Formats: sequence, C-alpha cells, structure tokens
Amino acid sequence: MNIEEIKNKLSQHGLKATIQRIQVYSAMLKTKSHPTAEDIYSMVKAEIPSISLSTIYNTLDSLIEKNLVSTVKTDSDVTRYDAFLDSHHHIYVGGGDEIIDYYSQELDDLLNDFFKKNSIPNFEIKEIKLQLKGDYVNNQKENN
Amino acid sequence: MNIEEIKNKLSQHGLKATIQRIQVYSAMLKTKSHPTAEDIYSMVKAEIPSISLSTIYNTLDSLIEKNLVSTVKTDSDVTRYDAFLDSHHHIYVGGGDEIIDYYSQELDDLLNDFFKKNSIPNFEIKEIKLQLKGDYVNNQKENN
DNA sequence: CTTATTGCAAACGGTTTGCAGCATT
DNA sequence: AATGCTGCAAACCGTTTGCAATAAG
Repeated sequence: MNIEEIKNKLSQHGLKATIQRIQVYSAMLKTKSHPTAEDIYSMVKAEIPSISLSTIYNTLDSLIEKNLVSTVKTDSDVTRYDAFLDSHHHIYVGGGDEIIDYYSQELDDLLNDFFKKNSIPNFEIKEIKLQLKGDYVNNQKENN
Repeated sequence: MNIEEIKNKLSQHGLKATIQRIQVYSAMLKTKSHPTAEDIYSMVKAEIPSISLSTIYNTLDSLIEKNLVSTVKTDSDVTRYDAFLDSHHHIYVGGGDEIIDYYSQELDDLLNDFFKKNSIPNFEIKEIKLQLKGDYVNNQKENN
C-alpha cells in the first residue's frame, strides 16, 4: 500500500491524514511480525525524528478504534500490535515473545463447523482464534 | 482440597508450606473465575490481615514456577490467574474482562487430530488453546 | 540452626493524560 | 478559520525488587 492509498484509507475511516499517522500505519504494514509500540517508534523515528512515543501510542489507539489495527497480548507485559486483520491464528514460540501467524482455511472451516453443531447457549461467537504454544525442533531458528 | 492436602501439595512441589501460600492457593482453588492479584489479595486479607500485595505476587510467581497456577492474559493490562490446569479453552465475553472456561473433549480430539495430520514443519506443539470472543444474547447475564 | 519467605517502601516500566501550540481539512 | 492532532512532561498503576526481620524444615 503506497502513501496515497494509506492517506485514503485513513480519511475513509475518519482520521486526519497526518504525517505521523501515515508513517505509523505504513510501518505497521511493513512489519510481518508483531511490533511493540517501541518498535514502531524507532521505525517511524527514521522518517520523523521529532515524533514522540506518546504520539505512537495515541496513533495506534486511533487505528485500533477504527479497526485498522489490533493488539496481541504476550506473556511478557508489552503490548504487540498487528495490522493484518484477516482470520489467522497465533503460534507462540518458546517462553519468549516470538509470535508467528498461522493461516489455514481448512482449520477455520473445521472450527466454524464444530461451533455450528455445538453452539454455546445464549452466546454469539464473534471470533475464533487458536493459540498454539510450542518450540522449534531440529536446530531450526535456534541461533538468532 | 482441604488445608492438609494443600500443605502436602506445596511440600511435594518443593515449597515451604507457609500460611500465606496455603491461603493464596486455597483462594485460587475457591474461585471458579480468573482472579487478579488484587482479587486474591482481598480474599486472603480476610484470613491474614497483615499480608502484603507483594507477597501475593511472590506467592503466585512461586506457584506458577511449580506449575500449580498459570496466567491468563486479557485485553486490559491486568494479569489474571488460573489454578485449573486441565485442558480447557477460554471464552472472552464482551469487550471486558470476563472469561469463561470451555471444556470439550470432542473439540480437543478434533484439534489434536487436525495437527497430527497437518503438523507444522520443525515445530513441536505443546499446547492448543482456543479463544472465543463474543457476547451474550437474549438478555442473559446482562445485569451484573 | 539454616535457609527460604515475608512485608515494607521504594523503584520500575509500559502506557496514559493534560494541555499549549500547530497542522490538516 | 475551526477542529483535531502532536509532543512534552508529568502522572499512573500494575508489578518487581532490595533488604531486614521472621518463620519453616
């Protein structure tokens, strides 16, 4: 998504297209992983050196309110953010903070099916999300 | 679980059976919901008025380390604790902090089956947990 | 008697807030 | 020109820590 498209997206959602918001959202879209506010801060600082951390938080809050971004809670106490809002699940690697997205239409179908057959009384399900916890095996990705 | 059993359980896990730990663990077992540290604090304070919040935190940390308790992350910034460690899923009600346990052997089988057939390369799954988000319908539970 | 645990008060760290100045529409 | 946004610094609040006094094994 280029700058012009980001501008439009922000306007469409009733947000003024300030440089700060454009850069924050742009940074969110650039990172495949799940950045913290600080991560975004350092990324955006390269473009707007004078930006402050609280603007990052304010901006992320606005984006969340407009459903352009969501939060992911980790086991540590930092909030991580996610700009990819299509249905996906999360793989939590090790005890740490690494989170990987997991997409599977087959799994989604399976789950939707299950809860269609086993609906919960007086409860309307809005989102079904899986958390997988585990570890790499075979020395894969162990030397970061 | 009575006091004597709790004492034994603590000892078995290499923890000195102090009154504080006994009361904290007892309080954890009493609450079906997912209490915060503050919740446990007020519960235990009824038994041990002099107990301090930091002891609650320290004690919960010990219990977590010995796998007698686990944490549940919510969308707000408070940590909630859970002393029921058998495989269950969580239903997040509304935007708030209410969390309900969901047990289903059939669902667990379905998921284990799925990931047996669709294993993730170089990754060993240790826990599969579902998060359902949604809301009550039919005026059920709306006046708390 | 030894070692671990408690409780206090102070520190910590991520996040939020109030507000004056400024940029966007 | 009017409104909403930014950036600063200070506040906030859940959680952690250092340490002297105390209790458990």
